[in-house]
Amino acid sequence: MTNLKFGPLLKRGVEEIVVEQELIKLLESGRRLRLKQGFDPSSPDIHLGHIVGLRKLRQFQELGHKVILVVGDWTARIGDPSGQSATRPMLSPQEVEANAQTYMKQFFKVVDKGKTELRWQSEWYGQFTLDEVIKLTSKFTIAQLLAREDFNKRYSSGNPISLTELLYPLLQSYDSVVVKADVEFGGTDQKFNCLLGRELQQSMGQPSQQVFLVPLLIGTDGSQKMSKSLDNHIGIDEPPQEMYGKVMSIPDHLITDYFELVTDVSDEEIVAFKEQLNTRSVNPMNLKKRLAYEIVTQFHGNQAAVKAERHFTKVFQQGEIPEDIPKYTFTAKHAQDELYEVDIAPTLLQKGLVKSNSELKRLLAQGAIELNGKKLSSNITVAQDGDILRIGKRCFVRIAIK
RNA sequence: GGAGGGGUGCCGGAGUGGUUAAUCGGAGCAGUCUGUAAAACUGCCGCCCGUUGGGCUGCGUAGGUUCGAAUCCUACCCCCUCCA
Repeated sequence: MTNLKFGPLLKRGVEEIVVEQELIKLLESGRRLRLKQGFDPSSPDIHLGHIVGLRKLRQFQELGHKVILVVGDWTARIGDPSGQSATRPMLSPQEVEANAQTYMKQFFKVVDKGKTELRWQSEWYGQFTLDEVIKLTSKFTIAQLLAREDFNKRYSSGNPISLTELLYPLLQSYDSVVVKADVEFGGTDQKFNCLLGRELQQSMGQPSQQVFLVPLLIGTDGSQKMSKSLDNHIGIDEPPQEMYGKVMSIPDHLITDYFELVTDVSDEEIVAFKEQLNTRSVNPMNLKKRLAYEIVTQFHGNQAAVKAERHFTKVFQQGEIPEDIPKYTFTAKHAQDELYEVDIAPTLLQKGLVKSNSELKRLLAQGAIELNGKKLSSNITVAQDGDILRIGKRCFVRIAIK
């Protein structure tokens, strides 16, 4: 039974709360809660998938609670073992520092910096002695760790698990002890680690933290969780047009999830959207345009969103030429009046618009290259200053003859 | 210390002497279509050139056998599992 007062806070965009009643008690106590959120500065970019949790943090902050951001400069070295077992290269302290800065810049686009306490793991792990490592490891058993699904899978299917990976959940748990977390936030894939934190806190004489798990956002491919390594992500630092376009490319069935998890659009409206989609009384594209607009506005402001929308309509719906086109210089071979014979290959290669000569040939063969709207069949062509070259569906170049 | 398994293109994963630039799936790209950069369908997907063709590089590394090797041999490097 959810307390009415905290209904939306504890319901929308929430997968699971352990233990919900305990959390409600904490909220009702009027105490300023310490909300722990950890991140590994191994890959610094925040995408929409992360936003789900960050928005929750923000909501808690608005009720006066405090976020403790734990920079996992030590766990980053191990790499979160969830998912693949690829061993990551060790990061240098400089890289970690740079990544952390990039991350935080993005983090504070959503979370209120003034109500956040920043902690680095190195504050405590920097001085950690073997003695303490032994004490920490003695609190856990192998069986306990093998209870974690991905460890279990890997173990029983004969795949390797390194000792350091096993250590990962322990470090994360101990963070909770150090920062005296009341609540730990994470995606559902963090459940095990967070629960372990509860046990460690208890065995070290602290009240157990509550665990607040948000759903994993499905990526633009429509099937797997959003993640940078799967390349199905929408980064919050991406330029407005890119962001808008990527949102438009999500499969239709994700539309309402996205509204629910990463926008402020009201529940009532979302219910209406669902109804409209079910009865096919709305073109999904229009809902997606609204979604894209909401999302771009959140990170780039209203103006940029309007502009991105216009760009989309113009270029992709009406097949017109966009407003801002980069100008590149092409070298002419022969000139006759205002017409020049030009080989477009060198410039395109040099600017990286085309990966290789072979690729250019392929694109030409596939009719993917247009000059002023006319398909080209050869990289040698006749052009004029100011002509527009289109490569594929997204890339436009204005020609400057030299 | 012992026994065994394995390293293939962006990823996964076939292939155990020639017809293999390497089956297949995913990702990516392009085209068609469309109400969208959705879906669907088709094609492309190492590099280079004189492109219905030709050349080069390529299956952990280095050699070797052979007319011919990802496939066989030798050495080396790396990874994993099991027993102790």
